[in-house]
Amino acid sequence: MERKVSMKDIAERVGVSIALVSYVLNEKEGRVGPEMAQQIRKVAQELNYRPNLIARSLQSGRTNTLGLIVADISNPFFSNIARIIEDEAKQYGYTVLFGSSDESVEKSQGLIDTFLNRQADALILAPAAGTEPQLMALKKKKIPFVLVDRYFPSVPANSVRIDNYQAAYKAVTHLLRTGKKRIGMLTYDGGMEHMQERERGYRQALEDHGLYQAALSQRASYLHLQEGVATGLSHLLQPDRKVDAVFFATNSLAIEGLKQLNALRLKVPDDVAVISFDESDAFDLFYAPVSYVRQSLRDMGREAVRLAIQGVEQKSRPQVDVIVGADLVIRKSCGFKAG
Amino acid sequence: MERKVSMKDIAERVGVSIALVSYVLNEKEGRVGPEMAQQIRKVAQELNYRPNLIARSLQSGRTNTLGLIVADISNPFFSNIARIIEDEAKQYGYTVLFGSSDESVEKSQGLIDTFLNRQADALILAPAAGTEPQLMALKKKKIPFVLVDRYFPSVPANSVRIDNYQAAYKAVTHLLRTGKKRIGMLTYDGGMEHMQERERGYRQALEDHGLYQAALSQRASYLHLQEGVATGLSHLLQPDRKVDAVFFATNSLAIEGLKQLNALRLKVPDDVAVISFDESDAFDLFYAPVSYVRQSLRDMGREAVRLAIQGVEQKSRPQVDVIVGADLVIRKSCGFKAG
DNA sequence: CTGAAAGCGCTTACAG
DNA sequence: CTGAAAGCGCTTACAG
Repeated sequence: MERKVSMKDIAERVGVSIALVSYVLNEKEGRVGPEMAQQIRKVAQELNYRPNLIARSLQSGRTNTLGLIVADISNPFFSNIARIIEDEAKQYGYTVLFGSSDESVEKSQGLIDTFLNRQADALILAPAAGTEPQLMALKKKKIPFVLVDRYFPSVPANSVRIDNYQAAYKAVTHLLRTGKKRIGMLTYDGGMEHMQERERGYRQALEDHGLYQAALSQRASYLHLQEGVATGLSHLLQPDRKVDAVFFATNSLAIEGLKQLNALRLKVPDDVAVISFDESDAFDLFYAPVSYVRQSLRDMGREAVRLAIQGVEQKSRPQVDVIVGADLVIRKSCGFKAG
Repeated sequence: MERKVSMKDIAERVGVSIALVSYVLNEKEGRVGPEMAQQIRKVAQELNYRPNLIARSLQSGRTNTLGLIVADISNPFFSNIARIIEDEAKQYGYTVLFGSSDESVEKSQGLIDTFLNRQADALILAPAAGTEPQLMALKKKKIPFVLVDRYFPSVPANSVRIDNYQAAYKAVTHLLRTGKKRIGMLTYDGGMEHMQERERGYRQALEDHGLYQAALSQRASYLHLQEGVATGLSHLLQPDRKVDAVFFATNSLAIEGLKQLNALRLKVPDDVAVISFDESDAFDLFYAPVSYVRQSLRDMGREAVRLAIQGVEQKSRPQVDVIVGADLVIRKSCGFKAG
């Protein structure tokens, strides 16, 4: 009961070659009579044989493993995607290795190296800012990979994401329709394209109403979220530019922002209306349930897995950008419609 | 650039045996002169050699992989632990495979099989109810594993958890001190030991004040959370037994419960005081920030990894139960102290 | 001190 | 139709 049972054990017990055992257990028909096949299966069962997938992988060059790299698996946005990716990968017989980059270029490289050394068949990543060269290297090595949520215009690659510009435009337009005039935005610095697109949507919506002011767009850094939000909010709440609404570019920014608004005893939506990206239990439970842009995480996860596995199974497929749906969930945090 | 570069490529280029390349790259000294070692390392670098860890694993019987099985990776409690486990595992040179059991015995078995076929060196699991036989099978196969959060008194096994009885006792005692007399509890059915311990602590605290009533302890099922909470709460809020406080056994129960209390327009803490287990952003943002039992997830994750890897590296170590810390975080949802 | 050979557990192309 | 052999990419015990 100590050593694991291998095909060799079955072969010896039955008195055939290891190769034959392999054929039978992998159901390559025609190699052996049905009674012998029966016998081999029976002994495999008796010995409680479990295939060693590592050995198979060494042979086949495939591990049926996907490497998933996100900013932080403990962030609900990513853990929700991870869950969907897990389920979808299982459908295809794949297992998922995961890692958190903390938006660090070095950690991202470390995770990529680890996953490649472990022969992951493909990678799914929400890449950190500045990791373009890492993605180019993957392309050069012909490792299939898919970007989720984020992407780089300079790196042609499969990606699955929403139309961030449109989603932001719609969110801000909704605020305008409720009568807000001085709408601030809080986003992440770092220059990631999806953040820029959200800013662009925000800006365009305001410009279309002649209400855009650059000073109302503030950025916080991922590593110093609390301070960044504090600085940004205090800027937006200065008497001379006091905003009547804030558009948060992610759920983390919104949650931190709402905590600080609470601390400042500002009421949502009367003192400040709020709209955000992404979902959160905290949004639902907030005294003024928070309106948000809901990205279809299910579609995002599913498409990412599908593209990743297609990349594994059919080399050199054309590059695809899948744009999944996003809709506005409007609740009390925006106030009521003016018209 | 197509095929991956192997030790063979380096060996050919340098004109030595593959074995020698292996020795040098693994820094087994004394096998070769320093100039030859230098040369091999240089060529490895030039060819951008990456070791194939699959091959090494087949040889060594070790994959440096941990399998993590939780109820649902998208539940913040588990994704927070997963993040800590990820970081800690990385310290030891291990990578983590994860899977969600959805509290299903079948899915749990499927994940265990998958991870063992992939030769995970050890498993860390928050086991679902009814998986005792699966754990016994792991023991029989001498696969190192560690239970986190949950455990079975009938299955001797390494575990890392808090003292659920004590934590619940303290939480309920706090409610009593604030003057609550009719304290209900909402927990999961399924009979998991950690849930029972929380109920036991709740019961003992009330009995110590002569206030225990079995009818005030309600259970919901994991699969029908919303209905279960609705039924439980409506029971607790019947006019004849109307509770003045509810103790929720997990954050999921509490979040669902608070949503329903909101829908019923009941005010926390004036109509009903609330205390829960586990953390949540939603607790922080709730208009009456929710008091909770904070389990030390950091210690839990760290100890789990430590025990798992010790199990891999030193077979047949004694069984250990690590009890990590838990403390009460008291905020407005309990109301103010009476005395 | 060094090199060649065996072997980890499988799969499959290739002789008979 | 079947069996034996080679090989996936490494590591290491074993001869020289």
